[in-house]
Amino acid sequence: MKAGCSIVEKPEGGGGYQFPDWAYKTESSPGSRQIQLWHFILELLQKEEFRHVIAWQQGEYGEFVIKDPDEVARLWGRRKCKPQMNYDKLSRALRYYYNKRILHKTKGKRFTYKFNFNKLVMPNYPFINIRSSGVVPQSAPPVPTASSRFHFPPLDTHSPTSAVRPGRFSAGSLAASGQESASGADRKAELPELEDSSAADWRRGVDLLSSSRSAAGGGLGHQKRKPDIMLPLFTRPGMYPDPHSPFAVSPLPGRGGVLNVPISPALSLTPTIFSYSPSPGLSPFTSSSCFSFNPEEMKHYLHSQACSVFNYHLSPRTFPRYPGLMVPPLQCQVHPEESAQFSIKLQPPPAGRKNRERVESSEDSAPITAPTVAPVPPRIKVEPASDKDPESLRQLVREEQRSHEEGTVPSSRTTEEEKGTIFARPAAPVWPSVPVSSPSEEPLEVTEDSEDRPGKEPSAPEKKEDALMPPKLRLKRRWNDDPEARELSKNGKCLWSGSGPQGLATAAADA
DNA sequence: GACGGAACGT
DNA sequence: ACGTTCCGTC
Repeated sequence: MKAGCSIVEKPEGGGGYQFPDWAYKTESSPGSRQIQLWHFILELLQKEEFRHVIAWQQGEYGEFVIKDPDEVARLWGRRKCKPQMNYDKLSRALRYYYNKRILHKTKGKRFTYKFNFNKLVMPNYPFINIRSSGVVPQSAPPVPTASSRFHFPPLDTHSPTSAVRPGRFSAGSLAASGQESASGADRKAELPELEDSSAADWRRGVDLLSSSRSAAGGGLGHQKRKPDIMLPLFTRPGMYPDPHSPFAVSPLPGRGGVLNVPISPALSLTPTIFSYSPSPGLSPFTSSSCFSFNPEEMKHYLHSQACSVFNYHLSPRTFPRYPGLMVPPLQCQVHPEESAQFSIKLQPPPAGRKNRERVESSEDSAPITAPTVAPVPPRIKVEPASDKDPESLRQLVREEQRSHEEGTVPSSRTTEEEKGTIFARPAAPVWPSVPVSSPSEEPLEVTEDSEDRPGKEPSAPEKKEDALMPPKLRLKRRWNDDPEARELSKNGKCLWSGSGPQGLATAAADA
């Protein structure tokens, strides 16, 4: 293993941002189990120290500029233990995000990219601390307006201990997503600067993210669950302790975090008062005793989901499957089945060069001879015409949507409203000089989490499901509940435990 | 510089 | 899945 490579940027005891451990779990890093580039980018983006290297572009939601490509590449390379990393490679990786709709290029502007935040948004389990805590974006991307509405109360940072305060960071979170399956086919078709608002696009993007989850079965489909992308949502201003980090008070001691995603521009407009939590697997339900489930919460949750549909043009599929629950205001009932079924966009595998090359190589001697050989498969990306969504719902959504466009706050917003406009247009936090304590430049890095997983009962979601589940299965599940949960957490932990907290401190030296 | 195909690694 | 590495093309 490249254990020794754990680079790492220091965890920064006090000044650093701390994140919930789930941010580092598998869920957040599909596949490789390691940090994903976009996480990393966000991470850098949120650190004052790297402002000269990469920073949000003023005036554009989610847009950022890589001021020092080489440096960013270097940092990335270090993080990934890829000394050979360079901007060219990094940018390739970035380009892959285009199709995934995580990012897109700002044409005409060098080294400038833009996050498609709204496409990443995935409502998850908002039951957490919903009403009591508010989270405010800290290092948020610039927002057009200048109204600095947010005030950040003094931070009570020091709680590096294991004091767990789930509620705190639960509100803002970002989990990776399995995304994918998106055919990026249409990408080229999109307008150069097609905004995130392209509803269709939008929906699609979200669907991607959500479909897997819903299909997974309300967060229960063990093991094979795709990670979800979640962006931090701030609920109510004024509650957040640290002007710079929504996760400042994370229970996880000293951990540079990745997922402390600066609120997305898109989200910044989000009126939601619900907070989001990590993917199901890491959901508080299973990991923390601080979360409890209750019908009311569930209702809220659902409601929020519904709102999301309206607000973000999310596909109905976004709804988890809680058929029994009603979403009053929207009365869009989502059938479990419906939400479960979604079509997949086909994308024929690339023609592959193997054949071609094989032929070539076998004929090197005769260079130009005959390419006559390979009938290059058409590179056509097939995309089912219909998006097979529950039309009805879709319709609803569309309509609603029409009424209140993107930035507008849906009426269902509830309580938030009174505060009025709070979310209308959050101003870009003008991070003043930040005494983030560390002069050190290595931000990130993760220290290992401590077993903050008191084998909590996977209660809430499961219960819900239980009700809908055949007795037999139900039993079985019950039976396995705990063990599984334990197992899961173990796994997650294992992933990152390569060298423990200490190993992390290494990299700092680099600079 | 930006893009994207292809092969390969984990 | 998510890059990393190369590379040809624009």
